[in-house]
Amino acid sequence: MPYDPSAFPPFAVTVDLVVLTVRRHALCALAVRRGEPPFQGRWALPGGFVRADEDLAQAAARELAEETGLRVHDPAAPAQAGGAHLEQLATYGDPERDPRMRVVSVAHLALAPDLPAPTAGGDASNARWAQVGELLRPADPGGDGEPVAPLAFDHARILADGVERARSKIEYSSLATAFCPPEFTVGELRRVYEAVWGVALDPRNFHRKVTGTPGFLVPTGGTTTRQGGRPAQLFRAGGATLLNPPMLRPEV
Amino acid sequence: MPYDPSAFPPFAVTVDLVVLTVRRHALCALAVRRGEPPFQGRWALPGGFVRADEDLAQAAARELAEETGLRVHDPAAPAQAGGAHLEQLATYGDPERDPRMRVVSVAHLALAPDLPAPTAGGDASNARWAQVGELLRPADPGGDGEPVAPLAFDHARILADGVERARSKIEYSSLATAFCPPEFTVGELRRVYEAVWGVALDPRNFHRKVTGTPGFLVPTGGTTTRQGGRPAQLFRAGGATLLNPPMLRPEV
DNA sequence: GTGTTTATCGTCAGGCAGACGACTATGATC
DNA sequence: GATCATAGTCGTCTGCCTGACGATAAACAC
Repeated sequence: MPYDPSAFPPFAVTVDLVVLTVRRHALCALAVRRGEPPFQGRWALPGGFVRADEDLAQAAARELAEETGLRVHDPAAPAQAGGAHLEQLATYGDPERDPRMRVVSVAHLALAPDLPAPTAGGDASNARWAQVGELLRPADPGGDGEPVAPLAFDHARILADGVERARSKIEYSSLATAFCPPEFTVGELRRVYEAVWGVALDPRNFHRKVTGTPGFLVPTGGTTTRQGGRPAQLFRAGGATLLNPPMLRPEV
Repeated sequence: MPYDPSAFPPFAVTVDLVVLTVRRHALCALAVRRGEPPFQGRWALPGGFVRADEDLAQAAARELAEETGLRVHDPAAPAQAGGAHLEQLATYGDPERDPRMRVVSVAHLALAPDLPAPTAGGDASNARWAQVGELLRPADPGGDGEPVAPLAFDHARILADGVERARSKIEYSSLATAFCPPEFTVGELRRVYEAVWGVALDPRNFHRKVTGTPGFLVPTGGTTTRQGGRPAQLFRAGGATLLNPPMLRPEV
């Protein structure tokens, strides 16, 4: 072949993060405002260059900690609640995706519980949680405040891919518990599913499903009334990572 | 942050291919023999550098065509039989994965029908189909011929990830038809599932499932006896890409 | 106490999968 | 040509799971 491998073109490699959480019954993603061109002033996904001695997962975990202060869970127990779940999402390498140079971005997906301090460790005015629906809205002519969309670069595409991954993955895994605090009720877990899928679920059938799946939930013995109404049992995430049979996402 | 982005470290970016097919009732992957160090003489996955003006998917499709002569299907109809399905798998960027330099490899997964010429376009002695079980065998002390394992670099890990992706994806998609010729019988499709999953399936229940799923299979009107026994109806892959409800992989 | 909210248990019908019997249509063998 | 082996196709039955939904329980607000 006439192509000379020793003259391989140099690339910059970055990690970009789709950090999802559920806030006030809505699926939200972390967005940061760009301080420099290109796309100066526009919102984007957090991310940064991979360092010379870093693995890709390490780089993603470092960026996540810098932006949110979150630690990443042991990958062997990804469903454990109370910390963040982090996994590789996909890699984006269109030659035109960054006008400055050839950048290949390895996107990662992080799922986090609702954080007390939305932007710990960063400048609050330059990082915020925004509803996924807003971030992906094509245009916002009648917006009241400053529009957060469209995102810079190809980040709308990356975010959409991350959201779709999260939506499908909570079907057949216990990953939804990554959106919950260490102890949570069945109702709180149901509201996570409802927010991520954007549908209403039957509380009785949901309760039967999650409590009937062995290893999904472990009762802690405590109860809480923080959601109002009758006291609800508290649970921790069990060891099971795969849901079999899966939780079915309602049609339409 | 003390890290200077303008001094980002340069990376080489490659695509590696997990090309799977079903040959003689066994799941096989394409392996090539390395002609240069490191790992000279060892078997590896096909792959190569991404060129300066190429998208990642383009680079993967080019490498696939160079190694197998296969064209890639329209991504909008990935299940159409008779050509190859190609999708991004994952990206591997451990700093130590290539001793020469920092290489990030964007692995892709290709599914192909059984090819008449296993290594069209390449040197036959340096490219072959090998059973996945052999390629992933930890060691082969009593091997009769030249051992094909272990693979060079981290390619065993990449191959294992690709195989797992294929195994899970045929559960809920019509991707298994990508292993089949343009026209195929229900029995041939069942043997694909059996080879990929390594299990035996009940022919009657399988037949009921695949013919009862709308849009999965379209009868062509013809029949064949190439498998012996009673003539079987021939089908093409239908437009449906997602199987709902999914094909269940037997436990154990 | 009454109403509201949320949690939890139960019932019932329909759909689907696993197990498996029965029949059909070919080629191979005697 | 009869018999056998092979593979394909159609049915039946049972058990499990889900969706729809009624009913009860236990807290808080007034």
